[in-house]
Amino acid sequence: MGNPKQKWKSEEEEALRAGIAKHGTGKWKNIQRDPEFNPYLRSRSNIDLKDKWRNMTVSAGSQSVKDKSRTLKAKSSPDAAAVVAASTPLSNPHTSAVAAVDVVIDDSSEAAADSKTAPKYNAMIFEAISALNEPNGADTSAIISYIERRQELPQNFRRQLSSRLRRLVAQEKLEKVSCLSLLCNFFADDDIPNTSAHLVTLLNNFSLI
Amino acid sequence: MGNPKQKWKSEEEEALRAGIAKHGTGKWKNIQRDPEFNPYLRSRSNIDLKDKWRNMTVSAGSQSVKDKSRTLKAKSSPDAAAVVAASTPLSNPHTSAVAAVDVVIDDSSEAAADSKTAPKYNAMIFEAISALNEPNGADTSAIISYIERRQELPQNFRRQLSSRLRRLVAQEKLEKVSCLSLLCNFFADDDIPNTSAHLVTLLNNFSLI
DNA sequence: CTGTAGGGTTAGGGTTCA
DNA sequence: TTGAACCCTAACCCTACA
Repeated sequence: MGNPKQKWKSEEEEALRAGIAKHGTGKWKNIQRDPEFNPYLRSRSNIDLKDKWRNMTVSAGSQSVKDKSRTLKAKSSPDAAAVVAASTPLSNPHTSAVAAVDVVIDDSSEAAADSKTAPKYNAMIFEAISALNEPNGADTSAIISYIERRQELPQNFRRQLSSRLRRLVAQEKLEKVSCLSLLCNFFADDDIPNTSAHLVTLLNNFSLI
Repeated sequence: MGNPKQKWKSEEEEALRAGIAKHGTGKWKNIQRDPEFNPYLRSRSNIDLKDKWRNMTVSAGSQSVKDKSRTLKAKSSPDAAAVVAASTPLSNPHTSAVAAVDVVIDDSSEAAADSKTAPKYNAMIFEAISALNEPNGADTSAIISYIERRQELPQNFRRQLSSRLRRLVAQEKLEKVSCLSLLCNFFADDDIPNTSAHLVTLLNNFSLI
């Protein structure tokens, strides 16, 4: 019970727009201090101005690609998670009692056709995962760099991606590969007796690193 | 100005550390010019070096910061912070890369104002897990009832908690006790060779169904 | 002018709340 | 779930001063 959250009034938005027209974006403190706008923005901090502008521009238009200013960029992070193709499992059917948890063993990768109707990004995600064809699934970074190689992405794509992935998992169009599924690749079902139930119940524990 | 912000890469940080070891702190221009480090720091100015070092040394210590950059809005949230050595519940050979991360826990000793301030849920979570001190980590219910014992919680806290935990795991501030960690309890560490690292990195993978 | 120290500000990711 | 409002802090800027 701390923050009442102060909705922006239209005069405030107008003052912000005018301030940006005068000082330019990125001059939040100046705008806030400017006597011309301060009366309207008295209760907003420079940071509030910046955040509000971000919201205003994000919700307006979305598909713009602009990254010409910086040549440095620096991709980096090929990631140690190169994922060796080890662990070629003897494709394990499934464990029984654990079905309650969202753990399902996966092996076949087949993107097939479809998804013409779905949003563009989802199709790209499926294509990436399918093309990467990792035995244990692709991680977020791998998906991003695959897609990036073929086309420009909005700068906040990583954020979008993770929520998109979550949604797809919820819709059961994708599955999340967990440790348990991998474990089942190393042992036959019988090798993990009732401990499997035990393991499952412990899947949601957390500890300090 | 229009620059998208260049995050420091670990090689750069390493070069900076090495440069300081050789030239001492405060010799930023010398470090930047040194042929030994220049290849890594070519895109950084001496001032960037200084600023980065300030960040690196500051974040290793305390965390309470008075926000002077905001023009108004005294939100009052003091709180001292104390760094507590994080203990590893189970000896996992492959957490080395993240072992440097410190767990910061709020020291609620002698808080006169206290309570009614903004909820610091993350700190509470760390405190709970640390206090419960379960060998295999604490589960969600245990965390909740621990915290509940010490203070009021919003009704939807259980929902919040699970997403919070997920977030902390993603940030590598907590670890999820998975099959892998338990596996290590059944077998000697050596029985699970480099696959353990492999498995850990796969926790967030996605694959087609 | 060349550099550094240190306070101030912004950009961008993360979090809370309705 | 989603979007708007708000928080955190690394990265960057500005000014004073040697």
